[in-house]
Amino acid sequence: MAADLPAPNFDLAATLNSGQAFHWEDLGEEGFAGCIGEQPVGLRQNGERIVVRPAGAREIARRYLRLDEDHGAVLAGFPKGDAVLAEAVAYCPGLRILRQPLWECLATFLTSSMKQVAHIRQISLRCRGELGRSRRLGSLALGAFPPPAAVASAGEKRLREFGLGYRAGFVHRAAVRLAGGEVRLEEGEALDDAELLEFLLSFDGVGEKIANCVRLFAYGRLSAFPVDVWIERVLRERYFGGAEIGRKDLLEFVGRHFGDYGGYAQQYLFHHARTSRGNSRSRP
DNA sequence: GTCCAGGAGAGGC
DNA sequence: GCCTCTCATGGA
Repeated sequence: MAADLPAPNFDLAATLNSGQAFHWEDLGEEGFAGCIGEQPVGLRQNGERIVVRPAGAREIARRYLRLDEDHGAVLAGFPKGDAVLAEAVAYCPGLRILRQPLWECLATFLTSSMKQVAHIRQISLRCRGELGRSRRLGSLALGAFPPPAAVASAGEKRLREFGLGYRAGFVHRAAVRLAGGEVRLEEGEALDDAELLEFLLSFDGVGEKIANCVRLFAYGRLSAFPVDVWIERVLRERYFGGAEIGRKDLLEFVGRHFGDYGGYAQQYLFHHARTSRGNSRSRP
C-alpha cells in the first residue's frame, strides 16, 4: 500500500542525489528506496506528488523531505539582484534541503572530510550493511544507519575496515560519547544557532564546515552556510571575479550577503557547480 | 600513475 | 590570529 504527498515545485531525484544524504538507492522508474532512521521507505515522484510506501511512512517522509515548509518564502528571502544565485536556482528549482535524523547526519558528515561524494556513499552503505539493522521494503533489503551504541561497540578498528581511514576515530568517539549518555543530540534542538554551533564543535572531528552541514541538513537551521572546496571556488570565481580574497573575507561576505536562507542558497550553488554542463567536467 | 575529494587538528610563526 | 603540514582512501 502507498500514500502520496503534495509536492509542488519539488525534484525528488535532485534532492536525494545532491550530496546531503548518501544512501538512497535509485530504482529507476520505481523511484528511490532507503531508510529514514529505522523506517524503510520507497519514494517515487509522480508529477507534483510524491508516492510513499508503505503508506504508514507518509508523515516520516513529509518531515524528511520538508514538504511542510513554505518554499516560496525561502526563494523570496534570497538576496535581490544576485544573478549567480538566480542562475543556480533556475538550473534546478525543485532542489530542497532534507531534514535528516540527527545522528546519521552527524556520523555521515564526520566521514566526509576529503572524500568524494561517491566514496562517502560507499562508506555509508557499508556502515549500514555491516552494523545497522536490516530492514525490508517488499523484497528489497535496506540497512538502517546503526545507532551510537552499535557503532561504539563495533570499535574503531572495525570502522577502519569500512574505508573511513583517520575519520574512524572521530565517528567512534562521537558514538561512545552519545551511547554513554554524556550528551544527547536532541539537546541541540532547543539551542539557538550560535549555541548549536558551539555544541557541535565540541565533537572531535567537527569543524565549522561539518557543523554547518549538520545544522542545515539535520537541525533545519536554514541560515547555516557550509563552505567546502566547491562553494569556496564558486564564491571566488563568480562573486569576486577570481580575484585574490582571503578566506576570512569570504566568510564575512557569506554572513552578510545570503541572509536567513543562506543554507538553501548554498545548496543551489553547490548543486549547480557540481552537476551543470561546463562546470562539472570530471573535477571542479 | 597522478590528482583530488562537501576538512580538521596540530604546530610554527 | 593566519599559514602549512599531515591524516587515509579510492574515484576520476
